[in-house]
Amino acid sequence: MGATKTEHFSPKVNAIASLAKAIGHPARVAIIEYLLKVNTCICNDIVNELPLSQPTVSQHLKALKEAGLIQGEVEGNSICYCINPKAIEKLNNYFGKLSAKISTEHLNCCTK
Amino acid sequence: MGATKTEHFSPKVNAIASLAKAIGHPARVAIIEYLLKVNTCICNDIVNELPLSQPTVSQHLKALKEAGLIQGEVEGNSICYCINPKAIEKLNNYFGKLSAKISTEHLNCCTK
DNA sequence: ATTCTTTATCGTAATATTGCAATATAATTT
DNA sequence: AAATTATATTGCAATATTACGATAAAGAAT
Repeated sequence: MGATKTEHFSPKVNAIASLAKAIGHPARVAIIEYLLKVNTCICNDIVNELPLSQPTVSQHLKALKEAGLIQGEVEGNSICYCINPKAIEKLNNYFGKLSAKISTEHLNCCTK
Repeated sequence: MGATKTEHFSPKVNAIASLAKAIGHPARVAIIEYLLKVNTCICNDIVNELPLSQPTVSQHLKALKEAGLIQGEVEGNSICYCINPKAIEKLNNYFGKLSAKISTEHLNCCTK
């Protein structure tokens, strides 16, 4: 026991969970915010920006990359990381749909 | 070491991370989808719907509740759980803003 | 009152995540 | 080629999460 039973859930559900999980850490939210703010991206900037060691930041960047939320490109001796718009769009789409569903079909219980 | 350094990040960043983290598990995505689908909510339905034991489902429900994503109300001898529209709205808002920012200021690197 | 139903909690094992120091790698500069 | 710079990987300790059997709690039905 202990391991998530991903295989029992649909690919769609797993896809959303995996994106959300990647964002589910403040350091990784901060990284995304920073990439968006500077609108250009070299990892060392991020290390300086975060209250975490270089290896830890590298690890978080890896997690974001594996989830498809950011992309990295070798650029000289540093690496250019930036947001993958498609991943954010997927999340935006998903929560947009949830929101729409909720506001149209107002729930028939828990009426508080 | 091992514990997330939440205290080093802004409340806003922590709030998003905590919501995303709660959704970051397929069982919890499935729970939300189910609550939305049936548009009414008794936990036992959810247990039957998921490939997980009752205690595990209960644990996931607790996680969702603590994150503010669902609400529960005692209803006879069962509990009526349902989505908290405000939490979904927060996420929708956040990713909407990210998406908008990305599409307007197109990134000046990683141009692939 | 006893039994049934529904949900929560406890205890515990398996696994995953977080964080960092040390080290490795690889391009850049000197 | 040595030193520097930027990033990744390894190894490991601390902590958190996931899952479930057993059990508890609490209202409902008999």
